[in-house]
Amino acid sequence: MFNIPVKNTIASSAPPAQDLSPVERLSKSEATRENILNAAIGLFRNEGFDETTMRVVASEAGVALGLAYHYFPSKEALVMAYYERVQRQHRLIAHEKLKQTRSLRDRLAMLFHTKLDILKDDRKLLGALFRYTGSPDHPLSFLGKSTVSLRADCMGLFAEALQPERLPDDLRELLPLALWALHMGVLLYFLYDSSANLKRTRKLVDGLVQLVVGSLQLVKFPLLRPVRRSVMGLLRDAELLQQA
Amino acid sequence: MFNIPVKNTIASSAPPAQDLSPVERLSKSEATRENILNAAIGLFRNEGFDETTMRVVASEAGVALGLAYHYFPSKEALVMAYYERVQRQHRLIAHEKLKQTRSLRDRLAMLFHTKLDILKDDRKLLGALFRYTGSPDHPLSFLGKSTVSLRADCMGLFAEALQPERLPDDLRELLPLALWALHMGVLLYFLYDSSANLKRTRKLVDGLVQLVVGSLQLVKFPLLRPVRRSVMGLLRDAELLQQA
DNA sequence: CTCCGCTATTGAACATGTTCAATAATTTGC
DNA sequence: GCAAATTATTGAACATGTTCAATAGCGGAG
Repeated sequence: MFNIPVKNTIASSAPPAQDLSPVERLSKSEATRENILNAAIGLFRNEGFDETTMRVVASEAGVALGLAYHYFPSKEALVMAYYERVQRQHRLIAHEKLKQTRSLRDRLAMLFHTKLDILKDDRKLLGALFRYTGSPDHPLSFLGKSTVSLRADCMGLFAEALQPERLPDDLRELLPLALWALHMGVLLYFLYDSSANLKRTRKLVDGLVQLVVGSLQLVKFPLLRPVRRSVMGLLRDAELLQQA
Repeated sequence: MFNIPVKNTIASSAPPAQDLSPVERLSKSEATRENILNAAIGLFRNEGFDETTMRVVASEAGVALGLAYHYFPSKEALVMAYYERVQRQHRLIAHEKLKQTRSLRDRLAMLFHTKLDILKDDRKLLGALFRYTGSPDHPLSFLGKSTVSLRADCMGLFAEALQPERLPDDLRELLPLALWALHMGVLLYFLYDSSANLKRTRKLVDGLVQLVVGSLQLVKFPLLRPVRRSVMGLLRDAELLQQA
């Protein structure tokens, strides 16, 4: 008869949650969700993904185990939520900086480097994202159907960086995808890079960007149009690009 | 006092294991190992990797759960053992066929297609191999230290296919790595290919091989030597190629 | 032959991701 | 306001990968 849960007296007195708009009414639930996510990210970052148990995540967030699963369908879903944050943050930063950057080379380098800035201490988190690469139907496969919007987001940034350039249509369609793929490769390289301060990855990025911009001059050359056509055809047949 | 295990009377009478060479003395243990591996592969193939429990693998192999872990450090290790078989099989087949194939294009296409032939029904197995892509230190990461030999094996086949070609040294060093990477990409594509009989993957392979052989003519062009040099430098700095 | 040490083998115990039925809290319709 | 519906929250139960101490079998040294 004593275990009757007391309606939180002190805690709830701060924001009385009286008459809030529907949007803000969601925010209590949202807050719990954020709470759990933050606890998870911190633990993953410090202890590693596999080393962190869901029980510890829940207890760190001050909630019951089951509640974590109410908000996130799986442990990996926490990492995906983290990555969605990363992507949002990247878009905000990059979108701003794109306006201030003159040359294509600088814009591309900026896109890569800012992403690395965001991720630099979170190798342990990022690694878990690759876990479902080989499972096409898993909702967390970063190549699968359910993650189109994340890819589109990233490709959108590259498209934006290419916007001011004079480019044939086919390249304008192809390049965002190619750059997204390159960017995934860089992230993978980053995961395996043990040099201090990501020195190697940074250098690789600069080299790659240089190479891309340089090759672009070549590839734009009208004489190579037929080659581009056959590449585009190949990718369309493979459904890696939309049908024309 | 009644549970004394009886020394197998019937079973052991078949091969009396009398005087076998040390090599063949291993074979009893080897047989158990193969037994477990075969059971696992069959179950993975039919039921899927996640759907198959280690308990079922053990019982299908007629051994105790613990014994599976005596021979294989983890569930995924079973998949890696499977892939080692695949690689060995591929080498045997491909090595033979390489002798009979005249053009580079046919040799490359053969390498890709025979690999697909071996793997065609084993998507569910292959998918699990990608699970540790993002974990550099995991022994089963197919990009990690412990799997060099598997990669070297595959690259060796590509090197063999390139052997008869007239090629500048830098390309001879670069191409096996590049083709290995391409081949990993094709495997990934294959995992996501839902077309009947891998039609799409097959077509992609043919297109890619065509493209590779075509570009090779261009890239060999002495005028492009400096471009190649800068690419090689980039890859060496990134330690994706051995230091010169 | 007998003891010793090594390998093979067992199965119970453990850790942890996940599920789920039950309870509390809150919102909504009247 | 109150009842009903909806949502948030709990924690015990479950499933399964993994570990480990104990046992059995076997091959060789003496």
